Amino acid sequence: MSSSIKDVALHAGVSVGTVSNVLNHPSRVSSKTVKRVQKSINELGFVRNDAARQLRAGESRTIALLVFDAANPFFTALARGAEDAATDEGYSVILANTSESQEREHSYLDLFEEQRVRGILISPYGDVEERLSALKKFGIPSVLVDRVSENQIFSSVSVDDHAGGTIAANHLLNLGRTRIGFVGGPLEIPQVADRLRGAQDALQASPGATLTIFETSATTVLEGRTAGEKIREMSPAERPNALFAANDLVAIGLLQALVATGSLRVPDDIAIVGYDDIDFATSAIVPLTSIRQPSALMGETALKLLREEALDPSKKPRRVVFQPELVIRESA
Amino acid sequence: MSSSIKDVALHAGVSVGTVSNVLNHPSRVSSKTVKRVQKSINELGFVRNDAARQLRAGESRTIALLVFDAANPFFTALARGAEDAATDEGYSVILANTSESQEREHSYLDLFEEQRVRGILISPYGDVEERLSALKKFGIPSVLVDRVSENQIFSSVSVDDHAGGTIAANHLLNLGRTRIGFVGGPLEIPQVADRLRGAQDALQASPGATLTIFETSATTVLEGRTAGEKIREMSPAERPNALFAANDLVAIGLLQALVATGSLRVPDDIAIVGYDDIDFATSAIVPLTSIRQPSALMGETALKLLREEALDPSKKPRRVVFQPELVIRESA
DNA sequence: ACCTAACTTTGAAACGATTCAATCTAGAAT
DNA sequence: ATTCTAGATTGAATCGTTTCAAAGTTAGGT
Repeated sequence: MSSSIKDVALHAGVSVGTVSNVLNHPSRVSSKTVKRVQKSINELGFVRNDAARQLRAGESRTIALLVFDAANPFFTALARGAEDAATDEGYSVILANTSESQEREHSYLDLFEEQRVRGILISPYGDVEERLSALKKFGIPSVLVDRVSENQIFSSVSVDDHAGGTIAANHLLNLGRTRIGFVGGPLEIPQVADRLRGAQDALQASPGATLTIFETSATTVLEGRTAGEKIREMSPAERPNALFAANDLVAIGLLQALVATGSLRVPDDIAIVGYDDIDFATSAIVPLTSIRQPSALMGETALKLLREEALDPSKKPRRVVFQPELVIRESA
Repeated sequence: MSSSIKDVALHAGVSVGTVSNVLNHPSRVSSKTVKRVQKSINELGFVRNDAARQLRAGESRTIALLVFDAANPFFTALARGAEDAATDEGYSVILANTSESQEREHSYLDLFEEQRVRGILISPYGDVEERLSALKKFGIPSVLVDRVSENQIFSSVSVDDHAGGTIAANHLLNLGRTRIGFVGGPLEIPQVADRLRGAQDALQASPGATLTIFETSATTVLEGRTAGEKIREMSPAERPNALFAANDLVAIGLLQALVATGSLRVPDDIAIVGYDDIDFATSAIVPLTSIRQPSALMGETALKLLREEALDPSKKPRRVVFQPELVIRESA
């Protein structure tokens, strides 16, 4: 069915060692032999068995990217950046989707450990630092993306979510809004928590303003819509006149509930600020004011940090923090 | 660094064969021994080396999903369906993104071949049927998603794109539109070509109507916007009064160029129909009329077909074709 | 003609699991 | 007490590479 290096050696009339050298160190082999072996490889349709290679060589050429919501354009943009950088370095990236499930997160980490991947890029959902520490001892480095390492054990690439929250809240306050609502969740997700805290800190400075939290069970369009429906039904007096959404998906869900039904005007009745500035923000029913993160650049940077760590495991972890940026459109 | 099955055997005072049996056929081992071995496994932190396992056992537990645009929500929804089904069957899905590059498509196929994945789910970008045939001979089955096999060699899960095109065009014709534009490309992509042909066939039946093609180099938001800008500059007389976009991303780009600038009204001046009915269609600046495909179901079905094929390679390829569905919103 | 140094090539020993025929229990049946 | 049987355990062979010390080859210098 599939021919081995031995078959190639036989066919080309050389030893297996030579075939392996043609594959991995062509310079050690005379060009005449290289050519002959190449020919045999083609004629036999030989394809190197990566399992055997990895077993003996002990190192894999694939790195894993584990995110908790592959449907979020922010992550696909990030993945794209990482992939491009990986291709340049000769690595392949495989992507896995946790789907906001701790169980899946663990089982993918198990899989990657069994597969001895070269490294892991992870945007953690659950509490995995301990697990990742074990992996590191085991020889598999990881880099956190979109989240910093609590104990400074891992390199990370993130955006200053606290600053982002502050920027968003200040923008709403500057527009004269005082009853602000925060929509997103679960609040255990650090990205969400930090954005919220950033907003709360901004509110501190404005005595008259209040902040209400509308916690959702996930940061998805659907959850945003559900929250929006609840907000829509509130009495005008207690209803917020501005909303800060934990991400653009939630913001879009809010728009669907508030605007699409014609019940409220954005930004007149309620101003909305999103987060991530995904491609679709521009073309939302009301073009979305949002906080931009350099997603592709983050992916690229994460891959570079991972490579550094793979080359030298004793290297001190580095923490790269990008600054978010306010993009003003029509929703606020 | 990492302990092997031999270390475990030593630690537990049994033979390597027994440890392997504990791992793979616990029923063959007395429960007392199982317990003792498990304990050693935990104490040593043993993790099975998948490369070695795969080398000897000859079969992998991962299946690959290769799509040409992982940023397209249609594909992420499809991936989600496939993943869920895979998890149920005990497989893991790894996702790879071709990024509309034939070169990458080939290099990922090479990678999967070297890795001897259990099977491939692919939404092909370039012409890969020959390559896939070789893989099949090699023992790696594939199932085409969102595209049918030209020569019936592969199982496939697709949607009747021709019908979808016809439905879209008929809807526009029923609205009384006569100067219809088709926006999308490259036309070599079968999905695009079929949708176009479906529209053309619908036009045949309406003598007065014309169809103009605006070919793009990719089916992305950006390309849609570029096309939209061109259309915006056309004189009212020659400008189409209806557009059929190859997918929702393109349609959203069109909306950005036509509506967001305030120059034209949708659907009054130009009606727009998209394709895929992605989540964002509902919340577009003008909620998008679109052609819906059962994306998650498609992924799930594809995985099932793949499993059938993996179990019995001689099985006749099956072709599953879903019917698309018109979802009317405001853009047309 | 002989020595040396620089290339080439060889082939056996790993890598870490699974498999399976062979051996070893221990208890049941005679 | 002996035989039988089914279940438990062993350990060597194997999967397809890479690695590396050793052996073989070539050509240049004397």
